[in-house]
Amino acid sequence: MPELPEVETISRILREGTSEMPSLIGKSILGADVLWRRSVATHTAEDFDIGIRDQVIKEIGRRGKYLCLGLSRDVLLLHLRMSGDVWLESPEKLILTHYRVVINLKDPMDGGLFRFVFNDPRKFGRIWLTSDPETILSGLGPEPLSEAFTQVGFYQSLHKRHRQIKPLLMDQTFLAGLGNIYTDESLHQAKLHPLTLSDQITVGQAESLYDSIRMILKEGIQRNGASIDWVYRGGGFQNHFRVYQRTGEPCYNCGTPIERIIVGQRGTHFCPHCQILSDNP
DNA sequence: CACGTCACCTGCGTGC
DNA sequence: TGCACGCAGGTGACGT
Repeated sequence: MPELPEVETISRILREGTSEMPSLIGKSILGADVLWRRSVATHTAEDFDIGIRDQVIKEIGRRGKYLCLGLSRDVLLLHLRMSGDVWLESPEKLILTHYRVVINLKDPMDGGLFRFVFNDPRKFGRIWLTSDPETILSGLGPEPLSEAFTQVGFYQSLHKRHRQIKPLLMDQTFLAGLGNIYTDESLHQAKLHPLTLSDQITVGQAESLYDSIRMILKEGIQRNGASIDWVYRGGGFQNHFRVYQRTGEPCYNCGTPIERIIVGQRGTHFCPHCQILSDNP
């Protein structure tokens, strides 16, 4: 479940806790069980357990789609890819089939024990334990909700490239955090066809796209992200999709049936009436 | 540099 | 019921 709003929601929940579970902040790490070795990108299972042991979780944040846990000495980075999820639970619970990494925690105040679970059916997710997170994060493009991401800068970046807009928006080195859902939703709101070439986008269209991206991401965060199928997290944005997974259903603007095409190997949803491709070959 | 293709993985829904 | 197939919120390594 991993686009920017979902990772932001998970980050917030782990940082602030819920009525069910406390915050991760301040917990000390007793050790780690790596149940699927390839889930840990930087260490062998044994070295990961040794390296992470006795560190304390100091802070929790997000960069792009990466979840970032600041520890005493290192930073733990997690990328959930397609099916990853993380949560805190009681160590009394059963270990389930899709648990890939389990980190055992202790509250130094009251001695309470917890389990931090990395669950990932498809095994695409990765965890990095590193003293220098920039080696992994430095290639990422700007944060779409940051001050550093500006309308003017966005327009200029679009015109430095000659690419179809949808794959470009999903390129994490161009902009960090958009995936298939939020890209389709943003392009629909901006009334831009997913195949529009980036250097043919006008100033007005770029402004509209910039505003749409930020509005859609904020709406996703405000609804605690989207939960689809068996990858459920309690978000609600899936009930407010305007194009994503609405193939054949009427566009809310004009009633035209939403179409689905493949762009860059990904299912792509758009309104053929609202999102016209102006042809300039 | 842009783009296509495959690889990594499992599970779910559909249709025969 | 079984089984093949298409589909899935992502990315990285290739080849052209």
